[in-house]
Amino acid sequence: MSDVHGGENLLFLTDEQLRQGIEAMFFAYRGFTADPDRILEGMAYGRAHHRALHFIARAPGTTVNNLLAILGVTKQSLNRVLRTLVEDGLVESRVGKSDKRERNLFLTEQGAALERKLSDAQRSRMRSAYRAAGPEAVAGFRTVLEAMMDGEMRRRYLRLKDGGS
Amino acid sequence: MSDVHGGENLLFLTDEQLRQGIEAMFFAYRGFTADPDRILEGMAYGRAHHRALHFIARAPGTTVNNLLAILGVTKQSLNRVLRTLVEDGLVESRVGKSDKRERNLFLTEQGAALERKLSDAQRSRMRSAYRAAGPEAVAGFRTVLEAMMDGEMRRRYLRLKDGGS
DNA sequence: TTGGAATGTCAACATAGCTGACCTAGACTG
DNA sequence: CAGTCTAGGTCAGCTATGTTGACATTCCAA
Repeated sequence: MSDVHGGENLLFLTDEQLRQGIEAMFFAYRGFTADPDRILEGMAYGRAHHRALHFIARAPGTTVNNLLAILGVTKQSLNRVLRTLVEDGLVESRVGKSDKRERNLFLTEQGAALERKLSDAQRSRMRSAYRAAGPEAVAGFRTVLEAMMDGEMRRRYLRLKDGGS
Repeated sequence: MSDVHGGENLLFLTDEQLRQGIEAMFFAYRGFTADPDRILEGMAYGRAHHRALHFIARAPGTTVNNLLAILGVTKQSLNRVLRTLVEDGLVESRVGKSDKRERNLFLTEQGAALERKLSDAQRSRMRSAYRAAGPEAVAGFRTVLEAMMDGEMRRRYLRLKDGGS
């Protein structure tokens, strides 16, 4: 092992370091969701609605099945969320063109407006954190997060990332 | 602004980059909790029990109030979790020595065993991610996470980190 | 053309948050 | 010492979001 890369003391892999990473992840995720949660509270919506809006905004026309796989919940659970969003006029569900079993999902103007509001709040915190940490830290942050995903989720993430820029 | 630090193009702060960060956080958190969740499922315990065990292991003798503040839930919610853990003999609740209103919480041998099992699973994934990403990425990861926490949570996190190493 | 597979919906239930009200025991203070 | 505050526990009931099971519709292939 070289002294520079392979041979570093690996101090960052001690159990204590790993546990600090775990706790950092826990506390940071709370911050990460805090702002949208605050906006949603009292609106009869929750985090699940936010997630649905986010990914429909990200991939307009996506199907229920697709969304299911991304969110990792059962279709029954997603369906309840989707139903309220459709009833409230935030999401439009169109019968699939080629396959009529499918439903293609779109945000209405109103849905897009709420999504933007939530997204702005979350991005704003992200931006502060990124700015405070600097570009190199951000690159490291992304690298570690990608390595932490399950294989299937990583594939979905990368597909979204590359397909959506 | 200098060309080196203040004057970089700030590409990492574009909305698209920020949104990728948001999605990375979402997918990574799923991986982060997946292994303990798998162990817990079918045990009549959930993520809430895991969190309680973790922080009791981290700070043995902690009080209910303390745990409440760290976990950010109501006492009613925590109490339900704590009660089952005490009933099942995983956690011991001793009347406070100096202030008898307080309860000091400790893991029993059995509780410590389960905590270790959950913790090992979570650390193992963390270790793989850290190893794959390398020490510099890990440092950046931690920096961004700390910047993402709410002020109060960051204080708690740092207190745990510095007091507990 | 018919039977299986895929897509989505409805109903019922479990878990884990939450608020609000109220209790005991112990600590503190005028 | 009386009154008040604090730590913790409990009961009742609500909400959000997950689960499984049963079912309808649609598509496709034998």
